[in-house]
Amino acid sequence: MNIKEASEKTGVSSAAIRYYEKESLIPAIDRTPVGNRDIDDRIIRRIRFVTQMLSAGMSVENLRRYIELFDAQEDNTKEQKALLKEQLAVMEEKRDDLQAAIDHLNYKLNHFYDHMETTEEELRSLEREHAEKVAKQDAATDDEPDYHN
Amino acid sequence: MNIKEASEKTGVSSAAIRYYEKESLIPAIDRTPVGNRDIDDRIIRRIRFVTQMLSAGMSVENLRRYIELFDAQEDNTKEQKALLKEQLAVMEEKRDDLQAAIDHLNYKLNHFYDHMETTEEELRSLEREHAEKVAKQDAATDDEPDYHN
DNA sequence: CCTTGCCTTGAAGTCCACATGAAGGTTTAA
DNA sequence: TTAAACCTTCATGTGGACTTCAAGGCAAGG
Repeated sequence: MNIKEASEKTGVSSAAIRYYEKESLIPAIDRTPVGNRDIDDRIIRRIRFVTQMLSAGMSVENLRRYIELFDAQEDNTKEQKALLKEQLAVMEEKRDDLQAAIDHLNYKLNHFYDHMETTEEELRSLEREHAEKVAKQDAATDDEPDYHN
Repeated sequence: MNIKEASEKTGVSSAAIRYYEKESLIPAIDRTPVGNRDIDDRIIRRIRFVTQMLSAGMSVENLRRYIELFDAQEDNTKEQKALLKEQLAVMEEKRDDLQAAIDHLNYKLNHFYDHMETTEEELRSLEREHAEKVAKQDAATDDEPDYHN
């Protein structure tokens, strides 16, 4: 498939795909005899993975470091795991911040004060609702003991 | 409190606080007789709200639109709710993308393949794990019937 | 043969959320 | 009184993730 079809399939612009290849976020793409990119499903999956990570807040530089480790021949298992765990922590924090903002907006939507300022009462209420949610989630994940190793 | 103290309290740089005021993301700040900003807790809360929304992926422009509506005297309740819901949808999608990426990384960490490509088996496994999680979450939130109105 | 429509590379431009620098004012402390 | 350590405004610079531009190649249709 040519780059335009790949672009349509992934929702990523042709220029962005070339940029990802240049930045080594995806592997070097095979070429047709005249030099055009010939993109297969393996590349499509990598493009999707890249957009997922980028939209999740990972920088191009960090994503490249991460990918380099995985593509390396040497057995970097320890380093890889460390990097993975580091990135995981960053992303989980980001997700939690996001969830807090979502809770905040949901609170606004449900209680709907006259103006948007966060009052002390509101903060306390948010904390209570958050604590309840966390308690529930913890209970729900207690039977997945080694998921976060 | 002066801008440096406010900066230390919020973790937001002085330059960024001035930028937020200029962009009307926070209200006009009171000045001391010599013209220095005198920041109170109401401003601190607004700064925290702004950083939360920005880090959640809302643009300065959208955040300003949102805040303008809330600061307006007129009763914009409908528009406000619509805007809130719109933003909420964006953030929830972002959170879900983030969660998918986290699941992906957790999978790597637990099963640890030689390289990072997502194979068909891996995708199926991820989907199974995700389906289980969703089922659990749904069960856990079923007793909060009107939270998402 | 020439237009249409795809592609290539490399360089330069854009947008956003600030960061940094210049030039100056005020207060405290030696 | 002069230096340090804050502050102000206004203007310009920066980094990241692309986008757009310029200049050209290849293949098919009329």
